[in-house]
Amino acid sequence: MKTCIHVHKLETILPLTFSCAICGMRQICMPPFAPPEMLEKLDEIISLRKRLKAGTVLYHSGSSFQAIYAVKTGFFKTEDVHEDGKGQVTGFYMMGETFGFDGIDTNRYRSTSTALEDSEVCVIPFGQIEGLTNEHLDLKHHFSKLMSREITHNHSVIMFLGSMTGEERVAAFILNLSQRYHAREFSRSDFTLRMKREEMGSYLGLKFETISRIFSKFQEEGLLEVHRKSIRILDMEALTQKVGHSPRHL
Amino acid sequence: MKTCIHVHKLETILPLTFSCAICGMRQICMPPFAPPEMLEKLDEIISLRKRLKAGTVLYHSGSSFQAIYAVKTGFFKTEDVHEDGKGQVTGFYMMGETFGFDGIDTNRYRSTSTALEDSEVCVIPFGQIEGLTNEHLDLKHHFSKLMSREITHNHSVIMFLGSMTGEERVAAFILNLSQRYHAREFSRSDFTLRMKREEMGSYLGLKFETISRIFSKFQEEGLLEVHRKSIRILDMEALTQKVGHSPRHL
DNA sequence: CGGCATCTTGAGTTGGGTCAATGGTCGTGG
DNA sequence: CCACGACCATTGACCCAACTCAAGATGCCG
Repeated sequence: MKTCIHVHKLETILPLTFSCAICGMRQICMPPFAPPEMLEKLDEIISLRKRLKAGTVLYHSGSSFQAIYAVKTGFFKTEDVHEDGKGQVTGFYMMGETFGFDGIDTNRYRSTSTALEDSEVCVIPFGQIEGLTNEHLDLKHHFSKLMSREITHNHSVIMFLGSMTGEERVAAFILNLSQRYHAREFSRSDFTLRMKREEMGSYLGLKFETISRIFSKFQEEGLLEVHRKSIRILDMEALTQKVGHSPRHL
Repeated sequence: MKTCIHVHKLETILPLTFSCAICGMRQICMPPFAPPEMLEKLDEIISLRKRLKAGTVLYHSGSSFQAIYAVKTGFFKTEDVHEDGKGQVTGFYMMGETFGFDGIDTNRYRSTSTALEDSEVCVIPFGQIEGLTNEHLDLKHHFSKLMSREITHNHSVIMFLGSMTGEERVAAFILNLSQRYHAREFSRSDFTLRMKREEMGSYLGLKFETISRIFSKFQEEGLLEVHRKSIRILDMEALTQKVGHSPRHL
């Protein structure tokens, strides 16, 4: 497997109501029928790798848009920055997922992207890819789909923030991570949170204390085992229930 | 002006912190340098119009994706539907704005789109447009930009829902509508809400009673004059303040 | 071993939701 | 033209989920 983008079989079908809520469907997996010569050109274009230490910024909000990035290893967050105050986390990206589309519009990134652990990304120079899409309509369409996915994903997050309680959000978030890890052939029940409570809270529209409390509650109820950043899902079924039926049923 | 898509000068520069928060930047306005022959072909492709009575559905969630739509006259909402319960409004679209991008990914619309008043849309058959973009790179890039905008717009809404109080949301929403009307050379201080309280609330992540209360409060404070669906902004400055500085400052 | 960042837990407050009653507005049909 | 009824908006009383402030606890790294 020569480049990071040939990550097949990631088109996971997520099982739940909320499946699209914060689904991890941002993969750049190529369709299986992609012609080899295109993949080869892709390989050329996407030859550059970039290593980042934990905590390092990949691109800053407002900086010139050059490339889209696909995570090869590691973990990233993107956050939009409010002028007056702090920012808000808009996404988490793990191995095989792509981000940076928000820069296309204005030629500047709107968000800031930070590595949450030592990471490596594939640099996908947007200009060159755009060129390649002229010859390969499949590829063009594929990129449209990637962007469309980002849009529907965002719609889901919006619904999510607009209508779910704290517990539902946390449950959905954990299940989503579980899905994404599982799709990458890691354990679906044991994994490590890469972000801190505060970042998770920012993403979910909750304060970090609230996240902490909800984790404790889930633990009391026997759904999870949480210790700092390590998560073990004990009762997948019950956790799923939490999401599906919302107490104030909207 | 032959087709609805030649709506120039809509690239409004929004003035505030929240400007991108729920900016109306979804216009399909063509760049001024677009070659005439391309515009002509566009005209051919986008020759179909569709009239809808208030309350009529343009496309249903799950139905086959054929086209993107640009609002010629009238007003639309899009809403994502939760399986178990009700949906959530994900966007409002007025004259000159485009929607329907969420269908590209799966070839089915994820949202349902409804006319909120008697309306007319331009039908933009996606397949044909995609074909045209093969010859006209400008156009292709333009569509990428439109989608990118939708993404950044969504990010803003996410930030919005995740971090602002009810009053801030309503203030931002009203100012946003004001902007969008103004950009279309309507009054920026007097306009009519096309959606009902409930739809507005759904979009803003608030109950309709809360919307109502906040309107009343703003009225007491002399910021607005609200009567049912008619809005008059009395103190633009103060309304702007409401948005900028959030009481719990995140 | 200490210093620092992160996480947990507690106590008190509040923004917004829920439920319920009332009031306006508009369209329809007698 | 008015009266009815459906729909939408306003307002009040009460409640609870999540926030704030604050104090410890835990683990990490030099």
